[in-house]
Amino acid sequence: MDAAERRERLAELAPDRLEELEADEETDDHALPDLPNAEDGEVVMRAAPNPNGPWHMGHARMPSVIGTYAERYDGEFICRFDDTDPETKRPDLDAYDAILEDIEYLGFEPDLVLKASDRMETYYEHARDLIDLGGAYTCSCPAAEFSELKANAEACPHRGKDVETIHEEFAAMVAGEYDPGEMVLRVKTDIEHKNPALRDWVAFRLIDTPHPREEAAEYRCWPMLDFQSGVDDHLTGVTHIIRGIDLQDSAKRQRFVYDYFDWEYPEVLHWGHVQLDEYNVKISTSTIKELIEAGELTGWDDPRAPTIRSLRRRGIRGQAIVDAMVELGMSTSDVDLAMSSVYANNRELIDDEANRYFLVRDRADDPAVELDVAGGPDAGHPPLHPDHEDRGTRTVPAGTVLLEASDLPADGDRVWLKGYGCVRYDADGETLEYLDDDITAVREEGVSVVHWVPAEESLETLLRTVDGDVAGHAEPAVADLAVDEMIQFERVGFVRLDAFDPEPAPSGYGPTGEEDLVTYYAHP
RNA sequence: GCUCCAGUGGAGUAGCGGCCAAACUCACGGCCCUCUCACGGCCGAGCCCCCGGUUCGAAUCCGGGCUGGAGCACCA
Repeated sequence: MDAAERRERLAELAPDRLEELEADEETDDHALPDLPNAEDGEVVMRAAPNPNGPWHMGHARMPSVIGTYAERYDGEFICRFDDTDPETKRPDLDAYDAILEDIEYLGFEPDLVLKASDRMETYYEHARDLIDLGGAYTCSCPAAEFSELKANAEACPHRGKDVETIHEEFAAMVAGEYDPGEMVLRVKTDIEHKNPALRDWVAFRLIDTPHPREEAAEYRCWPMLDFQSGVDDHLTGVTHIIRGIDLQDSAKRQRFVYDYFDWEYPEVLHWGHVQLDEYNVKISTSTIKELIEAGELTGWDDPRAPTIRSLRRRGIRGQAIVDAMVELGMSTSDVDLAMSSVYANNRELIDDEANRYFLVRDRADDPAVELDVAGGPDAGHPPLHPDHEDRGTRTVPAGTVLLEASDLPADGDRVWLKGYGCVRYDADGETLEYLDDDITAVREEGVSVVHWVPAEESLETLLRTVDGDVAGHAEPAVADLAVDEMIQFERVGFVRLDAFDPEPAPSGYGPTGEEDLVTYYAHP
């Protein structure tokens, strides 16, 4: 019995049970597993980006999954910028808005946006409370010395200080009276904890470099992520935390603080890193930033960059990215994301609306060749979309035309110019002799169908791809289209129209200023 | 070294004791459709890390390996 037969049989025997089964199948259709202890309307989650640059593809996973969960549970999505290190993870002032734009493009809107650097007094207050509870102490051990003590599960001499002294020293830290490295505030955990990563970790340290945000430029005593984020998660009512495996120990560290305050720790899920195929560039904000500064990439939206902005400029919809991210699920191991699945998602979204046009590419190893068409009509009229005849046709003037060299048949053989008719190639005369428009040549005689453009009226077009720029000639009808439109260049792929009569690129990579059109290649 | 976590076809996910000689999406190969190498349809190849144990029965439970990842920062 196969599945269909079984179902039929079950419908006869126990229709109720069948309904149940089908209902299960529908509710189980979520790509993401249910959140533990989640109730509708009660879920609060946050994305906590470090604003050090626009987002790369890996970052898309957090808002995609959180946004999807927030929608599923009718919950809340907080975006909190964890910008508490003005020095080694120095925030980029443009990145705050850039990240919010990237989230919007993915199709989500945070219910609340916070900046940790606005909340310093809150952290100080909680530090003082923690000191009162005996949960923190000021420590002037040099980092290396403490590290050694910690490795041996030995307390440092500062651990037993009285609360008064700790308050005084912490106040002096806040006032900036120490130099960086001179004094820190540690959370008193368990100096003999079997996991050395959890022993008396640093909650506040001193940084002389002013924060780039004017509002926060005067602060010198900065909280570490585990303290800041732990306090904020509780204060903002976060119920479910999702974070990377690099922060596996964070929850365990933060629990010590939560225990002192008698707070309940949120549910935590971890996941691995996302790696992308298809790109030569390493996926990290700092690497991309360096490549841009070195001129290897022209910007965050360079088609060769694995960034959200780059995919956006290529005409890939946020939804296609979100779907791919959600399909990755919640596993804790590292995952490879195949760009082809993003492309497949996007193709499904745009195929129906994208009209078809011709582009003859002109590459070094496959140049455009110019040929006269002898005889035949003045123009071809291929449809705008094969599935939508009602959209009509475009007009592609014949006469002298361009073909991609690899599309030429052998001398004396036939080829079908799509939307025009059958021609015979004469290599000596560099001509295509028009025969007829009898489609049986294609259907029954194996004549191949190729795309072509007129040599004169076509648009000089730059096609920008992940693998570099390609020159080409787009058929005249493309001139009537608008920037931002998605079209398919037949037998080439889907592209986004980026600009007509582009300015020359200052870097030398990109448009020269001679082109009529720049397009960005999305995918096949 | 110490401490955590994970291992299902090429990629991702599902299955969590018998319905699994394992399902779905993408990729790949072939065929059909087609005036596109798009869309659509059909077919195909290919997977339970290893070894023990529990059990009538294990991809599923237990133990031990192996492999991979992460933390042990005054980074996030």
